Amino acid sequence: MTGRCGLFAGIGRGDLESLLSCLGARTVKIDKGKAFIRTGDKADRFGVVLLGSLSVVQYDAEGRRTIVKNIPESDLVGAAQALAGVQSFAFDVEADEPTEVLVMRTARILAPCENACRFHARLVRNLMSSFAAKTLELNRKIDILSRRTTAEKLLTYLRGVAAERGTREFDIPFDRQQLADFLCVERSALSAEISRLVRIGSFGCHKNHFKLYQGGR
Amino acid sequence: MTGRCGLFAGIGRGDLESLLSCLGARTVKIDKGKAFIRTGDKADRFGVVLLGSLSVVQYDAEGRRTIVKNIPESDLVGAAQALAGVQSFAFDVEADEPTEVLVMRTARILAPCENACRFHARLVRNLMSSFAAKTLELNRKIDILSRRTTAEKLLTYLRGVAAERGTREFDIPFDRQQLADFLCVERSALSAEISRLVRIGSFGCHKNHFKLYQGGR
DNA sequence: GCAGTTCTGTTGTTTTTCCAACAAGTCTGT
DNA sequence: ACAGACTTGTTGGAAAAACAACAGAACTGC
Repeated sequence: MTGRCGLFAGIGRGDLESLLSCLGARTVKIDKGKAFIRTGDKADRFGVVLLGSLSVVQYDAEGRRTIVKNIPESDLVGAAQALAGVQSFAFDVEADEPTEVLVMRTARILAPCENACRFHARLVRNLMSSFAAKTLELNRKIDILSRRTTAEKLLTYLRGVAAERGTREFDIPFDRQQLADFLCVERSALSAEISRLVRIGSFGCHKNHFKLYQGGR
Repeated sequence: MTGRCGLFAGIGRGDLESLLSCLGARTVKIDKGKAFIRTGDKADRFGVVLLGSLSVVQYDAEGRRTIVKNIPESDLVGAAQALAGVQSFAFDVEADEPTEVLVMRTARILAPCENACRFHARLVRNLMSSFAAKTLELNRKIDILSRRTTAEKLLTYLRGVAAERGTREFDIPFDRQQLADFLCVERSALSAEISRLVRIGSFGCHKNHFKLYQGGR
């Protein structure tokens, strides 16, 4: 159940149970549309999505709802806030579908474990790795978003994918609208830029298959 | 020396020495302009800036140098890459001035400590907190950069500062050029937008002192 | 007080993006 | 094969940002 969640990597099935009881972890079920976290809730706990998915949403002064991001299965919820020592949450988290979340109190994570539970330390290391990976991912996104033009954002993204995959030719996991959303630009403007860049020979593109040319300019 | 560095919070002076020897940490001195990390270096270690400061730089195909970011005293260098399991660094890090860095191998951090060094666990917790805080900071920046217009970027930033300080009136730590760089927009366009927003009554502004008005629109 | 420098706001022009609308292409279920 | 839904590229006009150039204000060292 807590299967491919990196958080518990290196911790055996049997040990997991004692760890969870040591942490006082509880599983909560959230009906579709219901809130798991509300703005102002004390940030003294966080969760792992065991089943289903959540959305981080914000309501502005006029009550309009904006989806900040989605949290898929096996991702963490509120962990950055809780573990960075933020007082209270500044957003709501609602279930997209019937969802189960494993909830842990940060105090139990951070307190030196009296039982000398040896998997406790491993959990913290896993959390650290997870945040380190997140930091890299966010840095890459900032690198993209800090470019001034759509073309530069796109090229920065494509070069990053090429570097990651170690090849100049690859598929991307987005359709046009998703790519536009990811790059924070207009879909139609993105399409136009792709056409232009193909025309001037920056890269070849068929659907979501790209082939960067020499230098990638 | 390793004074107000959050990494060693909660670890006493005496314990620190044994911890550092347990970790095999070494202090290295880097002359101004010299590299601490080069592209392609194995990412099996990271550092803490004890004295001085560094710049993360990237060289493009034509050898042009771009400063990606600065790393001030007591910040971490290369930690996200090293602890997220990245193979090799994809950037150079050079000293802005004569600089001292405390270098640690990640293997020593991640390996269960044979000496049962009890401060080892604390160090990992500190690293985790540090990454969690970084995650929040980067998320906030992405929130700003994902806005389409200069005005929205600015207002998002200002509202964030107001929320953080708990007051609608505050100073910001940037001059105009620095603020423009932070928001990734043109300085003159930013100045123009500030004038316009003051004119329509979104906020008052004198130099780097801002006062958000009702609703902050 | 003054010269030189830096910071900031303003303006006009060029470039880019946004937005809306539409047409061609693709996919899906029947 | 067909209708309908969705995706993608294209285009034209409106809005915004980038860019360059400049002028006044603030600050600096002398």
